[in-house]
Amino acid sequence: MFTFDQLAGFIAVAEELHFGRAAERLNMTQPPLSRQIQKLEKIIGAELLERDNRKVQLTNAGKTFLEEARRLMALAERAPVSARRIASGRSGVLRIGFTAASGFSILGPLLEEIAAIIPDVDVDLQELVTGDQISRLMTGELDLGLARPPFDRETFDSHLLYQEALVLAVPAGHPLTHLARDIGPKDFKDEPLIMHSPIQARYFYDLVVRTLPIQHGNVVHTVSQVLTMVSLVAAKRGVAFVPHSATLLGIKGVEFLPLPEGGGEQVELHAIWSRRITNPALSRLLRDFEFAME
Amino acid sequence: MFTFDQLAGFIAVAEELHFGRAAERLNMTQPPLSRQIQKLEKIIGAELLERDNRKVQLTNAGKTFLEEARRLMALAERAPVSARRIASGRSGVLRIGFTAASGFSILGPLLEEIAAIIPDVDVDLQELVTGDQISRLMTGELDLGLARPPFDRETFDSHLLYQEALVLAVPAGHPLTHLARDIGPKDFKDEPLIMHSPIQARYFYDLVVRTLPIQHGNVVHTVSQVLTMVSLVAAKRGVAFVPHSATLLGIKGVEFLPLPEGGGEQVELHAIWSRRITNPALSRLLRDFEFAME
DNA sequence: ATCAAGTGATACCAGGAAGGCATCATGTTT
DNA sequence: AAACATGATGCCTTCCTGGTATCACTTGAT
Repeated sequence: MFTFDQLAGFIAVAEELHFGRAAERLNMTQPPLSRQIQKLEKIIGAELLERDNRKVQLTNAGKTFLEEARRLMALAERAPVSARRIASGRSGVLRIGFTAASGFSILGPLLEEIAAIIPDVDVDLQELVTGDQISRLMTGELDLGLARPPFDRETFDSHLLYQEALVLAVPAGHPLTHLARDIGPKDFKDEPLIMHSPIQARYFYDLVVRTLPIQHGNVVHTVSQVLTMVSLVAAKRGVAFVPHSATLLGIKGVEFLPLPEGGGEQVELHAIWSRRITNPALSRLLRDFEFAME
Repeated sequence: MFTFDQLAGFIAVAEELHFGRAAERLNMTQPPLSRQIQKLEKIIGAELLERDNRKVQLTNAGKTFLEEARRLMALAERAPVSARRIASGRSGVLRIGFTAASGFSILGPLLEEIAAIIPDVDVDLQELVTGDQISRLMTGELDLGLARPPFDRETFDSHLLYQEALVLAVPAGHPLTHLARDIGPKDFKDEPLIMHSPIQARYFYDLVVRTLPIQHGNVVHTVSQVLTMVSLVAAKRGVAFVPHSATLLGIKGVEFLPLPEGGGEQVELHAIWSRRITNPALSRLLRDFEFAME
């Protein structure tokens, strides 16, 4: 196999059509350059240059090999820089998981901010429930998750992104919408309830159960997606507790009622990541992100 | 600048993930290989491999550099042959990229036709996905691609070679094969589905999603090669939408069912080439080929 | 807990390749 | 014919690369 030096030598001679000047350009003397080219020609198995003791010319084979040689040199020069960029986190791929509910409010601004910090990094988005995010963060399939508690603080570092109150989603025109005062637990104790799945949406389920007296007999549907819940409310299947950002969904036929202050434990959304970071893009993001958060 | 030996060393280690075995493969001993890689990393300016005294792993930078290294080696191996061929009196080389799926049907006849038009030109074939073909067409590493939309019509001229319908591949003896009538969307709405990768096989993915109502929950595998899909179907992992030419593969244990006419948007295969042509063999081919196509 | 095995890194040495200098061979110019 | 220009060749020195032996560290078994 030939060497990059031989290629560079050949390119220089092919461009100068003069061994002496080419050697000068390469910061070497003419004799070794001559031998370099001879060796290259022997390796290729074809005459690349026609020397005439007076002038140097490219053969046809030399012309096509010159293109290949230039291409090789260009590729060889580019190859390390992309590797360097990735190693330093300025480029690469960042895989982010997010829950459906986080998409409405925080995801857009967050992505903008990420793009500002690491513009050359491709962001790969996957919608996943918290549990799936956690398992994928552990296997390294995901770099960053936008998820809800609980998660293991030993394994994961985190940053609270957002907290919001729960509101009650009711079908438009529902009697409760005409109430002059704030609604209280008694007001919906007989309402059919669309509830979070205790398995898929454990966090919401626990939060709601902890906060409010739920009559389990009232539960008419158990779902895991906020969007599904709101759609079911719009279809007058019942009422549902959803995070405040669900009001941004713009689903027709639904109204949102604030809950009494006491019943308002906040829904939290955290950015979480494994403490043993391997993706340099994430390291870089975190380093610069902490400031932006203040 | 690094050397080709270093690249070959790195590729071997990256593939074996073991210095000893890699050294054996390269017909050398392990110590110089270690130093070779160290030196390469120093030149690149980034850690490519993570050594753990027990196992070797690629870093992210290493993964991308591996691709570049393979590309460089492939280019370096091909470069001399075209020069040799020209020196030995042939008039040139035409480099054609093709997707795996296009190989079954169109490639053979096309090559015959090319041989008839430019018999003194050697054809160099490479199997590449559409995206890689496009980037190589732009760098000049490829002269002609057999690829699928989308591609930039400004940069590339093209000619529609072939279009074919999608069919549904199912395991032999599958209940759907006993259906008397044509199958419809409802028939496979509960079937586990082997889907195209939205990244690697974007064209197929978009086409299928656009054409048929896909239940994303049914997707059990995401792959990029038609052959892989058919193999998975044969292994009874699910059903898959594949182009009609896949029936020519001859994989046992798979049957192909036609889809209803309405659901049959056609899969297209184009010959594409850069508008700024430098290869004279390609110019000659295109000039005479247009007539042959009528 | 200790010992053997496996794996990558390091030390040191020998052979060879590459570059520099001097010179040659050959064709051109004056 | 003599001086010049230019690529090739001979010879020497240096540096690089690969080989052998060995180390350092981890893991798994007794």
